[in-house]
Amino acid sequence: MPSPNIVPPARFSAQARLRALQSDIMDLILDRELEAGDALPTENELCIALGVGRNTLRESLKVLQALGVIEIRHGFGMFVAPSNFEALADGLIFRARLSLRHHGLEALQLVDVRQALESGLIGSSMDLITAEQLAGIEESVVRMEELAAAGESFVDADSDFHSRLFEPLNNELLLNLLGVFWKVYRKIHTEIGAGAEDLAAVAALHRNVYAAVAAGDKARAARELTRHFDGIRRRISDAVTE
Amino acid sequence: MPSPNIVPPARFSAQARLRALQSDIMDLILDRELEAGDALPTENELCIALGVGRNTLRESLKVLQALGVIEIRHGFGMFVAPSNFEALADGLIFRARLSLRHHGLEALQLVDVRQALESGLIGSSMDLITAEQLAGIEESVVRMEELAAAGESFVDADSDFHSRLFEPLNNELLLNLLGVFWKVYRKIHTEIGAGAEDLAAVAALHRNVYAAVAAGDKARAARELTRHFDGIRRRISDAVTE
DNA sequence: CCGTAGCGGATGTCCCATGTCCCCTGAGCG
DNA sequence: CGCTCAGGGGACATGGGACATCCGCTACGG
Repeated sequence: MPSPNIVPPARFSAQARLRALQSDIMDLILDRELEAGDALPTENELCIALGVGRNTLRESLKVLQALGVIEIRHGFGMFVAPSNFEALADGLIFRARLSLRHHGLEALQLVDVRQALESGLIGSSMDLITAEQLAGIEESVVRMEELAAAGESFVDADSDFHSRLFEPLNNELLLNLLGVFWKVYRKIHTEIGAGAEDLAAVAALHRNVYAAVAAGDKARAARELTRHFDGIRRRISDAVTE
Repeated sequence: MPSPNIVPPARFSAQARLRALQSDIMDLILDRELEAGDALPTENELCIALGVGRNTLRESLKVLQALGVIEIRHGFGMFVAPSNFEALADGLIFRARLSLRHHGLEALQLVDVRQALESGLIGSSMDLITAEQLAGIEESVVRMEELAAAGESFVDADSDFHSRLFEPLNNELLLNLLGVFWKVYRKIHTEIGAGAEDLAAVAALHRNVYAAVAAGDKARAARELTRHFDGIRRRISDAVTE
């Protein structure tokens, strides 16, 4: 190597170096007090600033993009991204699909976690819910019932329902997490065959939840949610054991 | 180009292509029925199989590594990885640190989610807990008390405590998630200045939780956990508003 | 005044060369 | 016969360069 570069000595595992590089980039963002939406330096500037080659840098950059830390716009630049959990979803979907080949363990665990979150937080959410938000929830239920009557699947309406249920908490992290779980479940759902389910029954379960929320009965709401999840769990078990 | 390659026409956004490539790799793993620990084809083979250049492929590979889907061992090969949420932690840590510059909103949301999980699942965990596991929990408490008496911080013992609390559930996803939250909190903790906290008081809170668990009093255990989280929340708020 | 073609800059993709690391193997030794 | 360790070969890591592609901006022309 022509230049007396300082890289060679401190050689840890490659993985550690990559992580260190990612950390350096994140630290650089924090040091420069960049906010969501602000532009990062160009790739070349970062190469120089961090003392690594473009390929190496780009690998880290792509990871940060996947992690939802930065957003890369082809031909324009790189920016600090708003929250984004897409990547987590992809990882979990993979895990879940892998586990479905055996006993569906991870898929069931995911339902458990989701149940704990939803059943555990429905009470707090009900404390803060507004009439408007309540109306939005009922709208989702109505849409589900209409689609069920027409014999069509209603994944979007179902997703909306759960999002709106916890909108009052104003907790973006929670909504993101639930969104991820939802996305994973949706994928699993199509994988294990969606045909067998009873659309009308699912819609009815959701209406029960809505009724409990509207009545302000926290315990019942949590109970109805639990029943809903029991159904999901059973469907996964059936699909795996068959 | 000599070969009538099919790549050029279908040109979507770069981001979409990268995601598609990641999906292709994951599908390839699933198609070949690879299990955790199995080796993937070499980089060159994947280049050919997927029809992309090595750098492009490597960017996707690094993302999958960060997502915990694969494990890359320098000089040996690539393997399907066991569950791993390190990446998520890094992303969340970044978000949390970014938010601490403002109102610490994301950090507080994270505590809310963690509280919902722990308070919501402590009951189920207590249903399954064995005497052995209970002893392990007490051991963690004792260690915390000893360290507190010595005036030393006890992050590891604290982490152990919470892990063991939910070990009986045998839910790896949950333990991973809690581990992530813990890691983020730990980072935040050092960032907002750890000195101000009352070690003995924190240790005492943990002993209260243990006592409730040992007594089999689910409601009290959930209540004590909630008190613990209230303390964390207050500490974050104090650090931000100062 | 407005639409559009062209320009500059930034990212996307790819190849090649070389460095580095790890597992495996087999020769040598006790 | 079994163990140790040096070497080989395969695979990943890193860096640099070239070219393609895309985006936003601007200046030209109607």
